Amino acid sequence: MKKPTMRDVSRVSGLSVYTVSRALSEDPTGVTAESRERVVAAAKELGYVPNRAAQQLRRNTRSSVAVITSSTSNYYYIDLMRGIQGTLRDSGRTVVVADIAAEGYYSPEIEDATIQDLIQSRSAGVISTLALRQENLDLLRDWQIPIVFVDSQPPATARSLPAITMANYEAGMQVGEHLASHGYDSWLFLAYPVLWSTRFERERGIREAAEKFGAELVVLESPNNVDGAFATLSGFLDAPGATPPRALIAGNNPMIHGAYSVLRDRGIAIPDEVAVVGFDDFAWAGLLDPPLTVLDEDSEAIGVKAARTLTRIMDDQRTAEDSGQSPSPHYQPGDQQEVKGELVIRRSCGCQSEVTDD
Amino acid sequence: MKKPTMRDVSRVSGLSVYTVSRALSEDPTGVTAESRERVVAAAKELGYVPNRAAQQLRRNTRSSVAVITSSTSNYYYIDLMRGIQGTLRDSGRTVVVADIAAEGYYSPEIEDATIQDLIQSRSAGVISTLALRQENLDLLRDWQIPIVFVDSQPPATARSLPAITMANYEAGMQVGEHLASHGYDSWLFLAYPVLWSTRFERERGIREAAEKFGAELVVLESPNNVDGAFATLSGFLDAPGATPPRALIAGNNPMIHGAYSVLRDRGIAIPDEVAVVGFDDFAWAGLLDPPLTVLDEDSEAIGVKAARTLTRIMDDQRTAEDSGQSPSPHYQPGDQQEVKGELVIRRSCGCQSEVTDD
DNA sequence: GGAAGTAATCTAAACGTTTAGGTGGACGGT
DNA sequence: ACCGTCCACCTAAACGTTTAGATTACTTCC
Repeated sequence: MKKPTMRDVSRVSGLSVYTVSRALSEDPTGVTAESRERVVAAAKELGYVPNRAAQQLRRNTRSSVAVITSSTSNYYYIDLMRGIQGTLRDSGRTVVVADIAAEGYYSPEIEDATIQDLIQSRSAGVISTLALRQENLDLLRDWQIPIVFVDSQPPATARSLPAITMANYEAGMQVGEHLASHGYDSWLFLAYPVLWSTRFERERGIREAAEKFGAELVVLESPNNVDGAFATLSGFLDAPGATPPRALIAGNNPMIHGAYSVLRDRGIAIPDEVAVVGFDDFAWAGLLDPPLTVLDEDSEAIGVKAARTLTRIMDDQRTAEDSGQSPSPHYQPGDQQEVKGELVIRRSCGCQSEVTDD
Repeated sequence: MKKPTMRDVSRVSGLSVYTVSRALSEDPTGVTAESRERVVAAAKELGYVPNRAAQQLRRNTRSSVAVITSSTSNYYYIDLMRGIQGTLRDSGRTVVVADIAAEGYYSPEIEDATIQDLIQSRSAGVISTLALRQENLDLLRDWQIPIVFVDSQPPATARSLPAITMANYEAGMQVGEHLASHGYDSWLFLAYPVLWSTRFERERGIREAAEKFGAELVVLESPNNVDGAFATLSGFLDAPGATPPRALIAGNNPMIHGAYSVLRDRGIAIPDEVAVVGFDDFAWAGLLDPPLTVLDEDSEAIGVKAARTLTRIMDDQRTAEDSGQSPSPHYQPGDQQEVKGELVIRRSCGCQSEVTDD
C-alpha cells in the first residue's frame, strides 16, 4: 500500500488540494459543508493521515516538548512525569524523554548531543530536571526554545530562567530542626553530586540548622545511584576510627535506598541506633521497615506547574509570532515558583506516632 | 536572530547548497577536504542546525520510536524504560512516551488519538506495554510501522506479532507451588484488568496450581492503581460472611501496594495471618515490612530485548527499502521471546531465610 | 593535441503541506 | 442591463532539505 497524500485525496474527491487542506483543517471556513463531506469521505476511504513533517516544515510550527532528565534511577521522576504528561496532553503536544544522566553518571557529550537533537527537531520547549551547560542554554536562547527547570535551579549564570523548585533551604532547615528536637547531635548528610542543584540549598539549610542547634555535621558525597550510595556509606563506616552518626539525612531516593540497605545489612537499628530522614516522598515510604520519615515535595504538583508555565510561554510565543512580533520566549517573574515541602513524619526519625497515610 | 538555513551556509561559504548538503552528511564523498572545511566553518559561524522536518520530508525517513505505556502508576516501568532508552540511544533514535492509561484507567479514545499521532509523525516503530485494538494494529500495519509488545501479549487476533513477555503461566504456577509448599489452602488473587494481557496467563497458572494442590482460589479484579486495589480488597474483606484468605497473590505493583496497606491498616500480620506474594520485583521490595517475596521479571532485560528486536526490524526495513523491496516490517519467529521469571524469596510468604539482595 | 575518463561541483526538481493571490459565478441593488 | 460583493474554489509559490542529471575542470593515455 502506497501512502496516500493530500493529492490523492484531491483526486478522489475531485476537489483541489487547497480545498482538501482547508476542509481538513481545524477551522474549515470557506468550504461548503458538502465539499467537506466529500473530502472527509475520500480521506477516510484512502486512509489518509497528514504528514506532520510536511506540516511543520510549511507552517514552521513545533509540536513536541522535551523532558531532560536524569530520571531513571530516581523514583520521584514517575510522579513528575505524570504531572507533566497529563498537563501537556491537553495542549496536544507530544512528550519526548531524553535521559542525559542515566544511572546517575552524567556526561557532557550526551548533554550536547541531546541539545543538538532538540534543536534539529525544532522542539517547542524544554523541561529540564538538571542544570545545563551555559553554552547549551545560549543555544536554546538563540533558537528561541523556551525552557523551564523543575526541581533543579538554572545554573548561576542564568538565574532569571523559569524554575519550579522546592523551597530547599527551608526544607533542609526543617529536617535539621526535627532532628534537633529529638536531641540528636551528630548528623550525616548523604548527598548526591551538585549537578543536581537542589543539593546546594538543601545542604545550606541543613548546615545552618546544625550550627544553630550545635550539632556536628558530616557531608558525604556519593554518585547519584543506589550502588554508589551503598558503597560510599559503607566506605565511611569502615574507615578506621569512624563513628556512626546519630542521625542520617538521605538526600534523595537512591541515597535513602543505599542507606537503608547498609544499615539493615549491618544490623544497625533504625531509629534506635541511627535515625533516618529522607528527601522526596515515594509510594513505598510508609511501608518500609521502619516506615520512613521524609520531606515530601509533591513531585506531581511540580510537574503540573512546570508544564503549565511552559505551555503559557509557548502560547504567548505563538501569538506574538502571529502578530509579527519577536518570537523570543517571554519569561515573567511569576515563572519562578517555590513549592513548600512538607515533613511527613513516620517512624525512622524516632517519632512514635505514625501518621496514617497509605 | 533569524534561523540560518542551508542556503545561508551556501552563501557564506560560496559553495552551492548541494555541496553544503554533501559536506555535512554522514558520508561526505564527492567533496574535497578543503570545501568541506569551508562549509563546516561557515555552518559553525552561522550556528546552522539542520531542520529535521525538512530532512524527514525529503528523505522519507523516520526517526523516533514511541513507547505506549500505562506506565505511571507502575514502577516496573522505570526499569523497562531504562532498558529501552539505553539500547535505543545508540541507534540514534529518539524515544517518545505516550501514556494511554494514566492512573490505571484506560480509554479507547486516547488510544486511537495516540495511534493517529504516531502515524502523523511517521514514527519509526512502536513498543507497547498494552494490547491494542485490532483496528489500530491494522493501521500500523498499513503504514508499515513495526511494533513490539513488551510484557503484554498482542491481542488474540494478531498472535504472530513480536512480543517479549515473561513466562507468565509458569510464573503463576511457580507462585502457586510455593504457596502450596507452605501448606496454605485458601488463596486470593488480587488482579488488574485483562487489558494488561499478562493477567490471563498468570491467572491460568495460578488456577491450575490451585487445582493441582487442592487449594481454594478467589480471583478479585481491581482497577490498575493503588487506590482501586485498596478499595477492592477492603470491600471484599468487609463483605458479610467473608473469610480472609490464608495467602494473597498480588498481581503487580499497585496491587501489592494496595494489599500491604489494607493488611497493615487492619493489623493483619504478614505472613502469620495472611501470607503475601507479589508479581514484579521493584527496588524497595526487600526493605518493606516484612520484606516481600516476589516473582521477579527483570524488566530492564525485557526492555533491552524489546529495543533490540525493534531495532533489527527497523534496520531490515530500511535496507529492504533501499534495495527497492517492500518496506513491510518483516517479523521472525525468534521475535517472540519468553523471559523466565524468578521467585525471589523474602519473608512475606512465610519463609524464614531471607535472601540477601540489594 | 585530442579523446576519454574522472572527480568536484552546480542546477533544478522533488518531498507533502499551507496559503497568498486569482478566477468565476451567484446574488442583490440600482 | 450593469456593477459590486461575496463566496467557494483554484493555481502556484513557498517551507528547507536531498539527489538525479548536467556541467565543468582536470587527468590520463594514445
